[in-house]
Amino acid sequence: MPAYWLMKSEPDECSIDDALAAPGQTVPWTGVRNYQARNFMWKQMQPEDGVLFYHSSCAEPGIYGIAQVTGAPYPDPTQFDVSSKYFDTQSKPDAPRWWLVDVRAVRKTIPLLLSTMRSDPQLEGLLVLQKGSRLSITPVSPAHWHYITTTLL
DNA sequence: GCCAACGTTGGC
DNA sequence: GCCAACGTTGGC
Repeated sequence: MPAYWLMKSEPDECSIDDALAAPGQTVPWTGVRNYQARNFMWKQMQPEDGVLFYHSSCAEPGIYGIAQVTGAPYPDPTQFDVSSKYFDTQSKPDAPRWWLVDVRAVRKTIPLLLSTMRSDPQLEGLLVLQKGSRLSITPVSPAHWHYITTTLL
């Protein structure tokens, strides 16, 4: 049984277009520095899990594409890179603190804006719609996934 | 730029 | 283990 996720990315850093243009249409999901989000990638994600590609911190936040998890989790290389803004002095190579998965962009979709999702009663309970939700990776129920991908996108 | 909500840190 | 202070996220 595949699981489904919503993953936020700042389009200035990596948009759905950037992901589609990457080699293999695949990008490493670097920079997650929240334990809950890390644990989803490290402990729960499986290859071929479905991903709603969400643009955050931009003019029109919302879902802009569909992607999927590829491969097994591995340590985020940016945590050991002193020149990276994600460098973590506390993390040691023999005990990495931050893990990630690779994400392959499948296709760009019509924008499904946050404002649109908020006004759709069928999406009640979607975690990204919760007040004050800041978590950059959230699980999506199969029912919500199917409704979003087959009816809204 | 503002600020509410949340996560983390560290003193006690 | 509590909780105040602080830093960050992210929509608006």
